[in-house]
Amino acid sequence: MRLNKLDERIVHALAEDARRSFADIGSEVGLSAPAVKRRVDRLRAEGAITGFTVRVDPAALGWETEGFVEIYCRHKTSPEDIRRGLSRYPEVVSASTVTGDADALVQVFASDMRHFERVLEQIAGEPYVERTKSVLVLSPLLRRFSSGAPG
Amino acid sequence: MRLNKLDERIVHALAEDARRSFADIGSEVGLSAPAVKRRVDRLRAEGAITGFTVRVDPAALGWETEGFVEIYCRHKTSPEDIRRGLSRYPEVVSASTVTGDADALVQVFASDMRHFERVLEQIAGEPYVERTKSVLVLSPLLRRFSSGAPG
DNA sequence: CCTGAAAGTGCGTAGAT
DNA sequence: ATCTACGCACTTTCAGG
Repeated sequence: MRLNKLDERIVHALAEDARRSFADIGSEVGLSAPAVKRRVDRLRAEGAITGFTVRVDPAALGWETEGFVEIYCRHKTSPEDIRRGLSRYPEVVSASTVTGDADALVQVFASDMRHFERVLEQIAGEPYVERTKSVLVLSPLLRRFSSGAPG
Repeated sequence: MRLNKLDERIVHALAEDARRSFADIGSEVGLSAPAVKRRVDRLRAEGAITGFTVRVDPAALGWETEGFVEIYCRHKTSPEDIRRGLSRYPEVVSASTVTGDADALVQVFASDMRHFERVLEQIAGEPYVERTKSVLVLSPLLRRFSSGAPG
């Protein structure tokens, strides 16, 4: 699954504005509208593009408090166990297993500090969780990226 | 900047698939197509919706290596200084100032370990950076969210 | 290139303040 | 009485074949 320069430029254009017309993107990268469409279709079929979504201001949706939680797990906890456990929290927007002392790094959005604390306590109370360590986001500096699947 | 239930449902529908037609969304939430469009326009004008973007599989774009870098800054470094400095790296996809020992937490995507190491060294060499501490992502468990502005 | 569908716009109306 | 949001009808633009 390789992407050439043209594909990258198309993806880049869509990343900035997924509502731009194929013709518009085509005029930028030097292709006709149908040519762009065919490439986008191919990228979707290959899984390089997994969907289209909206960029949202968390505060406008009432998610005023953001933080990262490191999770230290008990022995014999599989990544799948962690994923299943965390997926039940709508406040968890991303999670990955990581190198280093902690087992997983989890990004959490909450409506306020009280809400964040409650989520943190719930996560810390999960059977597979030994302990947690968290930092709060003071101010977001950059957000550029969107990846993965909904759910 | 208030969002009612209807707005939330529209945003949720767009978050799952930003390419759905207004008529389609309208039939789900009980509005006509123009009514949905006007709400989306209003949400964009208010800044609740900051744009439309594409969901991408990092690996398909050649970003096989992901990591989080904690940055410890020299005194008298403003968040804006950090933002400006980091925005020059295409590999940096998100960055926030945080509580705790570190000053900022930065998410980095690189093509491979060599690339990641090079970026890490470059960031560590920035004048405002005292030292860094990084963890590598082993496997992504969840990705749900998209926010913020292109940059 | 051609057709159908969707976006976008003007207007009249109804309900809320 | 005014403001806001709706639906309908219409034109323009785009998607998809």
